[in-house]
Order: sequence, then structure tokens, then C-alpha cells
Amino acid sequence: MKLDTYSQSTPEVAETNTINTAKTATTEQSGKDFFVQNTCKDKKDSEGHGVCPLRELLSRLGDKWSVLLILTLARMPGERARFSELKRSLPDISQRMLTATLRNLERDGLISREMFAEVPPRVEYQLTELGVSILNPMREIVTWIEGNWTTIITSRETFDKKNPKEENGLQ
Amino acid sequence: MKLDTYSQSTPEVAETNTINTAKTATTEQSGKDFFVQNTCKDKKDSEGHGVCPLRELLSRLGDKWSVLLILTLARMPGERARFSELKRSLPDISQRMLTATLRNLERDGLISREMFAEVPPRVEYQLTELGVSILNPMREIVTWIEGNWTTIITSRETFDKKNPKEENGLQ
DNA sequence: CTGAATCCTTAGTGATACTG
DNA sequence: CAGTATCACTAAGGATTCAG
Repeated sequence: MKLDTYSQSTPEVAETNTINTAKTATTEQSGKDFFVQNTCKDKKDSEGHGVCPLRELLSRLGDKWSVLLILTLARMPGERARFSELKRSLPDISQRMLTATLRNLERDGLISREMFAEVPPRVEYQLTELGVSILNPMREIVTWIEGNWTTIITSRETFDKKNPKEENGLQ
Repeated sequence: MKLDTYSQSTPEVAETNTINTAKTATTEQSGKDFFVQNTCKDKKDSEGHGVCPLRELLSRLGDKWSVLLILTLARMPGERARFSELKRSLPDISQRMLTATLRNLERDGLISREMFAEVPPRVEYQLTELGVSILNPMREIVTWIEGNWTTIITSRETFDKKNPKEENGLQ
């Protein structure tokens, strides 16, 4: 027997509540909506493309090494370096992940790859124009993080203190 | 029997190669290095903090819903909305993920949570000052993605055409 | 040197059902 | 309404080994 205590809406607070539900939808161009709004599925279409650009690109930038790799490459002379240099600059990255990340970034056109048919193989990676163009927005995020990191840490500590659950975070 | 064909460095191309290895390290403040450089481990210290702020925050922004949620909240009047409104705005998110993402963002201090002890429970979430402050850098990334999305798609297509492997991407 | 191939572990995510 | 709890699945990531 389900008590109806928590039905759709109680008499006194019908439909629209304290906070207005504000159909502000029309105030935004529906172009933006494509990126943020409802229709944003992660399913791939017939071509194999993701259908949510924002989410897909974001998750690329959010993956473990892409940003670090781009920033590392940006610090190299000519925004250019070879495989082993990158490996040295990011000691914690596994060879497998370095290869894979480079490959994905190349696929997206952010870096270019040049292979030299020498006896000890040499491969050089370089930020493309597209890759360079993302540096500024990227650096703004980095700057923001640098500037607010301690604030965030503090926030976490007080939060964890007030919520002394076993384990925090996802799951 | 290992042939020594690929030893450290071949005679004619010793140590420093075509591309100079440029110890440009000194040209960068070592503060930056903390974020990008070698010492960047993902291990947690005794307190449970990640030791690589950049990576950690980036992966938060890169997770499936954080950015979408922040942007959605930013579009609400007063950068404020209740749980069910957010759920409606992001129909594809599961309740579990909405709860978890909101919780993480609250923990980081990007959003605040206010609970009302009413009979049908009401909880309102709002971007904090910190949360609002990340909107601009975030929007720059979004803008960049919007502006370069088709370029990236094109790049991927040509790449996949030239590399007709079974499946691309990681793994 | 620069990868590719395998194997394996686990974190992220979704579906579903239950609760105050 | 706003969550929690469980379970199950997948994909991301690491370690290691093999190869041109």
C-alpha cells in the first residue's frame, strides 16, 4: 500500500513553485541548446560520430593526459617534440597511453605527426594551428584552477568534516 | 639474443637531436611545473588529496555531467534551481548521477545546496560565487569547441580514411 | 626508438528498486 | 520530491611483452 504522501504536487504548492520554472528557453538561441540541452545523447550515429559535441570534446580534454600533453608540447621549442621527449616530460604516463593520446589528438587535428624513416625510428609531434588555437582558452582554465585550487581544497575539507561519511566522491 | 640495433643513441645522432632538447625548464616558473610537470602523481596523499590539481580538476570538468550541469544552472534565474528542474533540463542524466555530480560540485564549493524541511522535500542548488567565476573560462572553451567542431569532425574523417583500422580511438 | 598486442584491474555510469 | 542502495556493465588506464 503506497501512501500518496509524495504524489506529484501537493495542493498548496502546485505546478510552479517558489522558484519559477521560467521557460527561459526562448531567450537562448537554440544553437546553444544543441550543446547543452535535452537532445544531447551520447549515442553514436550511423557514421559513428557522437551527437553531443560539447560532452565529447570535454571528455577528451578531461581524459587523463590530453591537456597535459598539449601543454607539454606547447612548452617545447616550435611546439614540437619527439615521442621520447614527451615520455620524459610526462614520466608517469605509460607508453600505451602516450601513444593512444597522441593518436587521438592527431585524429582530432590538434597535433600533427611526422615520421622519419631512419634506422632508429624518429617521430615528431607538433601542435597544429588548431592545437595552438586552443591554448588560450585552455590556459584560462588552468589559470582559474591555479587561482582557486586552495579555495577548493578548503571547501572539500569543510564539506568532508560536515559529512563524515565513510567515503566521499562518486559511488 | 638481443641485437643492439636500437640502443640508446646511434653514433651519428648523439644525445641532442635535430630537435633540440632545449632545457627551457628555467624559462618557466617552477610554479607551473607543479601543475604540468614530472612530479604530477595521481596518488592520493595521506589526507586523501590528489597531488595534481590540474589533472584532478580537469577530470572533474571532464566527467560526464559537471560542465553540463554548471551551464544548465547558469541559465536558470538566479543561477538557482531545484533537483527536479535540473533533472528535467538534463533528461539523459540518471538520478544517481545527478545526485553524485551535484554532490561533488558542492564539495568543491562550486554550487551550494539548500534543503527545505517541507513535506514534499524541496532542495535548491545554486552556483556559488566560485561557481559563477568559472563560467567565463568555461564559456571560452565551449566557444572554441563550437567554433572548431566541424573542423575536428572533418579531421577525424580524413584521419579514419587514411587509417582504415578496424576500430579507432583508445584501446 | 616507437610503437602494437595482451592481459588485467578498477573507476565511471546506468537501471532498477526502495525510503523518508 | 529527493534521494540511497544494489547490481551489472563498459571503458579507461596500467603493466608487461613483442616487433619493425
